Amino acid sequence: MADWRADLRARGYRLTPQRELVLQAVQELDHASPEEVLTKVRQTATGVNISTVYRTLDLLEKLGLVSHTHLSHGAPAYHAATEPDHVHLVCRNCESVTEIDPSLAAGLVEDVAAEHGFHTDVRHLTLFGTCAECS
Amino acid sequence: MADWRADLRARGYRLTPQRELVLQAVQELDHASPEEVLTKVRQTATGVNISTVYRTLDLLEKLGLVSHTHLSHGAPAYHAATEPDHVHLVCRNCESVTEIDPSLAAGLVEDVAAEHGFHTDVRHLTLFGTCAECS
DNA sequence: TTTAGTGCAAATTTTTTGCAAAGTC
DNA sequence: GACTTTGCAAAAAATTTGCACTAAA
Repeated sequence: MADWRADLRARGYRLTPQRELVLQAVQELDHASPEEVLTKVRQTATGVNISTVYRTLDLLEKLGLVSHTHLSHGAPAYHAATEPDHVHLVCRNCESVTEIDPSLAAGLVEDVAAEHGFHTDVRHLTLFGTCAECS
Repeated sequence: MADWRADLRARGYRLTPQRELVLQAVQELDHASPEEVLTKVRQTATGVNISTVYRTLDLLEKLGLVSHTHLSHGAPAYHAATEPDHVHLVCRNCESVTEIDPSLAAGLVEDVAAEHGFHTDVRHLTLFGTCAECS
């Protein structure tokens, strides 16, 4: 949570109600598409525009306050950086999404760093497959 | 490669030139978006339509002949099931895509299976992060 | 001949952009 | 007051759909 507002200003951006609203919505929703964020925001405030949501999500991501993954076909899913990191398991059969501890991926992340010099962002890691119920 | 044509018919589908062309294009292109598949197909045949490409890719995926991942923001990337399995490393900075050996992920895949009963499709596994050059 | 598949054009859905007005610092 | 940011409406992508026509079996 630190002081993102100060960081925002320090980088020459301005603190607007829209930005606070969008960030708050992402934090409350967990795995929300831009459209869902808009809906959430509009429960509190009126007149916020979809293009502002897109622009704000981009900005918040640049600031490291939110990140996104592709969980389903199509719409990206945003989540707040304040949540504990986790890896996603997406079942392609029943569409369920499970969050698991990222430590399971530690070995892979290390190997990839060692062998390919690649730095993995674990928050974007999603495994597609079949869940226990659908096997 | 087996005999997908026979399998196709056995399931009540028909073998059309478009289907052969789309499959061939995916096999030759490696990581192609529907739009790119269309372009490739049109180098050989004329008049194939984009909606046919979409419908065919869906069908081929259902048959297990191709699969898709989201490598970049936006368009899905299709590849043929005949290629060797591999995991993707996508650099969010320079947009480069590297293919690595899936054995690196074996540990993770096993752990996830053991602890969560989840069967991972390694072909859809993509790691986002920063590549060696961009670190 | 029967039924699936294709082309085409229009409709959707999702995201981006230009620009004047409004808001932040 | 200077310079960002927003809202709005229109543009651009990316997909999907309805339907008459064509073609595979």
